[in-house]
Amino acid sequence: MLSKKTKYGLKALTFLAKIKDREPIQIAEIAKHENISQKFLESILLTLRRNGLLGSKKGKGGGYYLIKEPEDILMTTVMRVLEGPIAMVPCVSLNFYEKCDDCPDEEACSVHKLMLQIRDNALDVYKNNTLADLL
Amino acid sequence: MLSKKTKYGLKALTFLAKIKDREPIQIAEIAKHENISQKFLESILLTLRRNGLLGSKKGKGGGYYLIKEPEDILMTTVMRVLEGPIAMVPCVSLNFYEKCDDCPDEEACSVHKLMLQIRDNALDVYKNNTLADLL
DNA sequence: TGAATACCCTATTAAATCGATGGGATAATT
DNA sequence: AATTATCCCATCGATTTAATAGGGTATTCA
Repeated sequence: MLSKKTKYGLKALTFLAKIKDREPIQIAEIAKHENISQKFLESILLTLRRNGLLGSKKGKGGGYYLIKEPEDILMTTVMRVLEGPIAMVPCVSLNFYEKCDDCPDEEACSVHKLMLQIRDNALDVYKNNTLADLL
Repeated sequence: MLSKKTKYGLKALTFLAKIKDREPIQIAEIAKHENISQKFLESILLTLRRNGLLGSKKGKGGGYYLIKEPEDILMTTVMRVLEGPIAMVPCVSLNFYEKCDDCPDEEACSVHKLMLQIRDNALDVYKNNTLADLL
């Protein structure tokens, strides 16, 4: 299942992508427009900013804004930041690889074989979609 | 993330697929060979049996065995039985469809658009793999 | 026929994760 | 200085997951 964190994060990003001149938008406005708990959205936007996807401005007239053009924001990046590993099993993960402690031979493992294909296909989709493609 | 239930279930199925003459294999033997908690595996094999993927025989010399040929067991079936919906969001699920209560327009939703592609690609993989392909 | 074997079922638990919330500190405008 | 809005910490309830325990029931074989 896709977490609400990722879902909300994607919605917020697409909302911000539609704003002209990259004018800062307040959390409250995004939350209201997308039906998201404001406090929860707050923490999501924060992690997006910490990972270089958003910029922020404090004080009056402040808010969040896109830091890059939607065409330059890959879904692989967004998904890894919000949802974590793209692979369903650590032993087929490119960025978060981890060996299974119960599995003696990775090459012979049927789960490994299947999940490798799933990862490759998911990766293809995320690589071929930028934020601009979702508008 | 792939649940251990699914992971163990897949391993058990591939183990049973290698048994000649579909001779019944005891839970304890599968658990030991695949490093799985026996009691946990017990419940997994039970659901596989209830969903027509395995047969069982009680009493001495009993155990579990494949009920169909590995070539005839699609991964779509296995995944739906063990892991549940293939889609990451209910609003793009074929077998478990559900409307998002926070999303006014499904067609305009960016999450929907992206997750639809992910589902299609995953489905393609699962459709093109039988249990025999994992051996 | 009876005892051993092995499936079948329910309930419980510990740990982890998720979604959400509250309170207050910090920074930037006016 | 006062207002405004981001920033950050800490917690909380609900749910799910993985595993365990214990006993019931059906089947087989001697």
